[in-house]
Amino acid sequence: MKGAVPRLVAELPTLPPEEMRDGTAGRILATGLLLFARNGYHGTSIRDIGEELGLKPANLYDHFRSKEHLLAELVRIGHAEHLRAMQAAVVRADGPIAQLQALVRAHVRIHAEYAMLATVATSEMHALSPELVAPALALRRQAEALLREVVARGVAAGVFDPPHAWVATAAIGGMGIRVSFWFPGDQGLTIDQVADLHAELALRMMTPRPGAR
Amino acid sequence: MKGAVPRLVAELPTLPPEEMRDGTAGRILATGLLLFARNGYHGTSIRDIGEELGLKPANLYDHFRSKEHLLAELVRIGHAEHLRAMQAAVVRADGPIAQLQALVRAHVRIHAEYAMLATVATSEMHALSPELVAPALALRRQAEALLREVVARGVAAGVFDPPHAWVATAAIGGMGIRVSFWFPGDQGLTIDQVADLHAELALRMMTPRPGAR
DNA sequence: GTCTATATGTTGATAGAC
DNA sequence: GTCTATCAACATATAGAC
Repeated sequence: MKGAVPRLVAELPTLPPEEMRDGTAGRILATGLLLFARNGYHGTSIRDIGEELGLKPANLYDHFRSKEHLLAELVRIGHAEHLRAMQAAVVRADGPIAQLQALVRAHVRIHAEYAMLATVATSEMHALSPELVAPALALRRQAEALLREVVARGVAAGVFDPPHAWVATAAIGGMGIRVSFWFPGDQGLTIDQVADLHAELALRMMTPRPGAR
Repeated sequence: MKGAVPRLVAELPTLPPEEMRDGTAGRILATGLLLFARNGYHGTSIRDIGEELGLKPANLYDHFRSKEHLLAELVRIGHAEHLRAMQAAVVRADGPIAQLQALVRAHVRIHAEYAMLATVATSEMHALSPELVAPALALRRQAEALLREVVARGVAAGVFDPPHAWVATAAIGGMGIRVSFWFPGDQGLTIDQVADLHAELALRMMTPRPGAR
């Protein structure tokens, strides 16, 4: 038996419109996302995916070269969408404070709006072989660099004063990643509210407490 | 192929001394931990575990009732050790500030020192059936309650002013959970340093920025 | 405690008809 | 595009000898 405690709260396999495909390929993509998010890559068989769609296992191979290629495509889409949102965020903002706010909002928004995609992209990428994971990995490094650079600029400008820039950046990334598991939760929070709250928390991390040694 | 990008940086399947077992059972426990942490529960076969130990698959069933029971034991141990550390932390500290510091330190310490155990406990618990996950789930709820109560007490006392108590608590939990994936990292940080840094970040989350609306 | 041997089901993937 | 049929490998688990 599997799935006693759900891995994530989200129930819909939302995909970015610009990455969605027509017809059966698109339905396989969405169903693979749903099942990989719930049960993991190794916990999902191509038969599971087929049954969910009323298809036979063999049909999958008319649209994707292998089960691993299906996962690779989802992982790539997730990282591409994440980087796209992060890049758009920095461009639109001026100065370290506004840029950090924008980056954290974008980071959290992606993890809330595309909770399943984000879960699969980060939690299942380790199931991929070196060749198939490479594109996503390159995108991931760029997104991380974006966040590190904004923090570094803020520190250099004397606007940010984190106790440790690298750890603070990891913490900001980590709390955002976690959102994809609990959102929407039972607090009645919208995506924008969660994004704004995390942006505020991130800014506080950059600001010394009065009276702290 | 699997494991192109490692799921976590830690390489040793450390178990709490008081939960360790003698002889073959203990070696199976440690090896199960190692492989479940690296490749996931569904990505690991009992043959993989046997081969790593120079044993035949059948031997596992002399020590554990099933593969799932082996995972359940690891998940239970992880959550038990986590709660134990959290409880010891609150007891030793006085007042919301010291208690939050102590809790976050304990939370992060567990995720750094027992990185594989923490990874398996949180990332693989969803593979367990309702009966087998129940004990760990109960422990998890207690640990979460501990953190929420300390934050609530700090807010009630006027010492903490988070933008949103529930989200801030989730964020503190999330950044700690992430530590088990990247620690020890390449920054040359000790467990104590990472723990202290996260405690400081958590306290900052509770403290309004000067001039913020 | 560990072994051999095996039962029984499921896996990812392919070939070829319609 | 979808189907049936099938393969070879692998899965978890058990029985019983040493």
